[in-house]
Amino acid sequence: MRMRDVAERAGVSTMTVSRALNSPDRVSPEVRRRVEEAVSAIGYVPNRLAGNLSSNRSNVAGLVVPSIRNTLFSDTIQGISDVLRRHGHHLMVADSGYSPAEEEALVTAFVAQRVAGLVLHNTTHTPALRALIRRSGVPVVENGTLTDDPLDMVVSYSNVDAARAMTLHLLRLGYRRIGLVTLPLAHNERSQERRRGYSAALAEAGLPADPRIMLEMPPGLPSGCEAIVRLVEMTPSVDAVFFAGDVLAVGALLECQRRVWAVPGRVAIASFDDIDLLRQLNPAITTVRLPRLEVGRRSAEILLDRIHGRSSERVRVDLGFEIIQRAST
Amino acid sequence: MRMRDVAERAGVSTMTVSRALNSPDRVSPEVRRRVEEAVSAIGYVPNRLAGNLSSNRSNVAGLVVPSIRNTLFSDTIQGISDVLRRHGHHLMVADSGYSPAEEEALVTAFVAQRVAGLVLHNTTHTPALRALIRRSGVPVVENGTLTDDPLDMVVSYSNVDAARAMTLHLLRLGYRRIGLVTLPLAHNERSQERRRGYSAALAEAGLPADPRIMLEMPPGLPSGCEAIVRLVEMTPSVDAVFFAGDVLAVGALLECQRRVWAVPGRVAIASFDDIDLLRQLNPAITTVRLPRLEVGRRSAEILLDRIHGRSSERVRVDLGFEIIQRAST
DNA sequence: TTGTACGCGTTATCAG
DNA sequence: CTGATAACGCGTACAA
Repeated sequence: MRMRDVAERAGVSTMTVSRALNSPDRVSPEVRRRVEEAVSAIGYVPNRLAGNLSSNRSNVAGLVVPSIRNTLFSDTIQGISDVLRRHGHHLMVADSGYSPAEEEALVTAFVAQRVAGLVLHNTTHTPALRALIRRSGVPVVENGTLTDDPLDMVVSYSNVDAARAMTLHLLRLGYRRIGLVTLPLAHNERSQERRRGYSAALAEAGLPADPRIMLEMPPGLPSGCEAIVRLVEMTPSVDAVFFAGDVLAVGALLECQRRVWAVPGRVAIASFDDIDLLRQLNPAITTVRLPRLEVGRRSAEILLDRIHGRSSERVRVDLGFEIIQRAST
Repeated sequence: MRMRDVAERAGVSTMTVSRALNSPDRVSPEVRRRVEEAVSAIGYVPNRLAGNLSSNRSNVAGLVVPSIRNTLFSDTIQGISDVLRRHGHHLMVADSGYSPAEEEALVTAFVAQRVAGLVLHNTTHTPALRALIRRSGVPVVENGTLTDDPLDMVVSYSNVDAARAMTLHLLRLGYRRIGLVTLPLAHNERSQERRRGYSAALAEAGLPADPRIMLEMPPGLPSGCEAIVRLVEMTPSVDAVFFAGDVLAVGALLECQRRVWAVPGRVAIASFDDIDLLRQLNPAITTVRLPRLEVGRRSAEILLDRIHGRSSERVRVDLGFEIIQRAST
């Protein structure tokens, strides 16, 4: 079923079919009707591969996230996907497993597919990746953090500011010995920046940053359980813990309930990223609300602006965050 | 940067470059070396669009899920994505919002991109979609449930059997008045089938299915809270509730804790799908473990088999399930 | 408003 | 083992 078959059935040239489909205004109503009739009669579905090759355009964007399984990225993916589809584009999704080398391989594959644009969650890249992006000229939006050295465009919030704000919030509430739990810092600039924000806040308050109460834990609920126990038992003076990633805070709270440690009486708990569950637990957990869906939407929007030549700036969008004070602190 | 540029630099024809890249064995070592040198010298990235058009093949598969945001699909997406990438393929993901009409539009778009294969989560489709699949001949794997009327191939578990097994399990434990909470039945054959399984188990036990204790609720934690309250307060004889979807059971358990209703003393709680959280709560929640990651992997594998012509059967894979008995029942 | 000729970048085919 | 030639299915540019 090629365009040619439609053309023959409608008694016109393929060029007219192409126009009837892509810019119906530029074709007479009569011809348009005949083409539409022929299309549905033979069930013609255009070949976008051929179209894209010929027009040297593409209606597909690529996305690389560190982990598809991680719930945190779902909202962003949804935001990107929604906006793209509203504009007739599609999304190819891939998973780097937090590896810059894998990211490079994936982006190379996307460039080979001649995607119209890229969204990358990570902001630390291999030199080869940076070179490839420069040579190929694909528009790129980075998402993970408001990096100082963007490849191109950035849409995010500041992990440093958010972690600093939460730490200052805890200090303002009167907590003095605040532990920090992050995901492993290697290959994860979000965790690194959150730690920087935490340290900055302590410094502003004239408090020392004590490495003994700064933990790195793998993602997952059990990590949160383990972390809170280690912190409270090894350093009993800890009066609050800031869990700057994943569902660690939930695990910690559940563990406190099991051990009948009062929250926030014995130890206060704060989290990062407002997942549904935090509001439902007892006590509800104080957290930083991040604009994840909006990050996805805006990323797609500025990507489309660039793709359609409506903009050529290297935009940098800071979508901010919000501290949500709840019963756990 | 076209293949032609590489060819000129290496002093060979484009055909030789193509072979050196796609089947290195079929060119002399010397030529292979020269081509590789030229490729990296000019930073050549092949154009798969052109390649796919010419060879009439594709290295992209399409996936349609009801909701990207819903965590439940993440494992499956990961499984598909992993296997595809190991074989040099990529995944385009789209979101139908539980709408058959939208699903039809998305599949049409995927067919327009000439994807090599499709994975669909839903198993109820519009007639137009079924016709399109038949005409285009794309291999399709359906995932959501072991449908009796598959488009092509199916990889799943039986929602009927799983719900029936859990209900029988509860009956065996001695519960006699078992409520059921599902997601809305419209456009969701999973929910419909789970209800069928529940009813079948009750019938086997000679118990009536009482519509007053069968609720449909929207997804989300708060739904679970509301459902358990409605069931227990309006029908006090209810001694167990089977939450056959989403995170409803978690919401219910948290609500019981708030109201100090003993679980399972006042009411037992069972869930569907073994999300991490269920094991961590207190009491841990009894549930059905579904092979979500494996569903994704196997789907990709049989799709690739078909794509590569290694198989032409209309495979039907039942990956089973497992009842996980915990403290909540 | 419609059609013709050509090219997009690659691979299949067949000849050498 | 290598190359010439002709597609693949559509859009661009220009002509009618």
